[in-house]
Amino acid sequence: MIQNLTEHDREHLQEALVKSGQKVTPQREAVFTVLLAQRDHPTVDEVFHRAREVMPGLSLATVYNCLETFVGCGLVRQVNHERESTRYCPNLAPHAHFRDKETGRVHDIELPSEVIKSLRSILPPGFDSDVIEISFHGRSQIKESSSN
Amino acid sequence: MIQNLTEHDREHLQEALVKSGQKVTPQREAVFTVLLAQRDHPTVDEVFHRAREVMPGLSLATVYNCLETFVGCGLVRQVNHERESTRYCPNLAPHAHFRDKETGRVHDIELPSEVIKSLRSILPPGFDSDVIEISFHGRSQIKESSSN
DNA sequence: TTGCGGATTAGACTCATTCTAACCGAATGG
DNA sequence: CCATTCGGTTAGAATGAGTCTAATCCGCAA
Repeated sequence: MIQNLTEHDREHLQEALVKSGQKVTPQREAVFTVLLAQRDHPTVDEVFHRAREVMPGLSLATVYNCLETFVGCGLVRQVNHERESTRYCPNLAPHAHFRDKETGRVHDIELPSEVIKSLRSILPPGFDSDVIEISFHGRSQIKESSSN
Repeated sequence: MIQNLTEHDREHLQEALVKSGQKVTPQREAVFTVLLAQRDHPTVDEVFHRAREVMPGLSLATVYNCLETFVGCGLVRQVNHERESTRYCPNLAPHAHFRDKETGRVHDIELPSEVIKSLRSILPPGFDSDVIEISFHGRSQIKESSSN
């Protein structure tokens, strides 16, 4: 279930927020806790329902706000697949995503730096990219949901 | 402007449609023509307005239908960036997309097969992918719109 | 204690996309 | 020939993720 943040995670949250001039609030802690508790790339709606169990008054708008804030200060990444609802991912290491056709589940795929380099090298001169998104789409036999 | 399809392109359209049990219609020809005339990854709405100039009665729903049909029979690709409206691309060669932060314009980036191979190789056993999407996000000095 | 500013909230709104139900027109077959 | 069928087209309604708005809340500083 949803336990509290570890001291370490709480500091991580606090540092990132303060560094970009924002406050730690109970709502932000709750949302961040939900993200760390189950690393299954939840949608906003899923985060909303999970966080509500622990903070019943929480509103959907606030969940949108919190997640946007976290993206803004680099705490989490957005994951988009086709036009489905946006999912959120607290894994900060560079990685690709694999979306299972059958279950809809999203898995993180480690991305070695030499692969990133070879990708960057295919850009013709005049192109300068700071974000590269890579997503695979297919089938997998892996069924575990990679909770924390 | 929008000229007619070449004999070659018309055959390409006809073959793909017939092969998947569907008909060539004036609307489909118009939409396909628009896609080939200006390869700037238009949105549905842009396709709609361009096609209307040549076929005023055309409806938006039909444009959606045509594009979906084309995707289904492998004539065009969908391009999604974040949650912006879907764009369409008649370039069938494997390629990545580069989205210019400033202009919003999308450029095709050639994708050498060894890069594809190295990407496929980072998938752990148990993962089998048929589609890989790669998109860069950044700035470019290239201003031409790569029309046909 | 008052006032300020950021955060939160409910609900209205937007807008891309999908759905629905009616209609059209070419091909089929009686 | 005419009726039927069936894929395609159409306008407009419905959906739903996400955004906006205006009111309220709350901690802190004057």
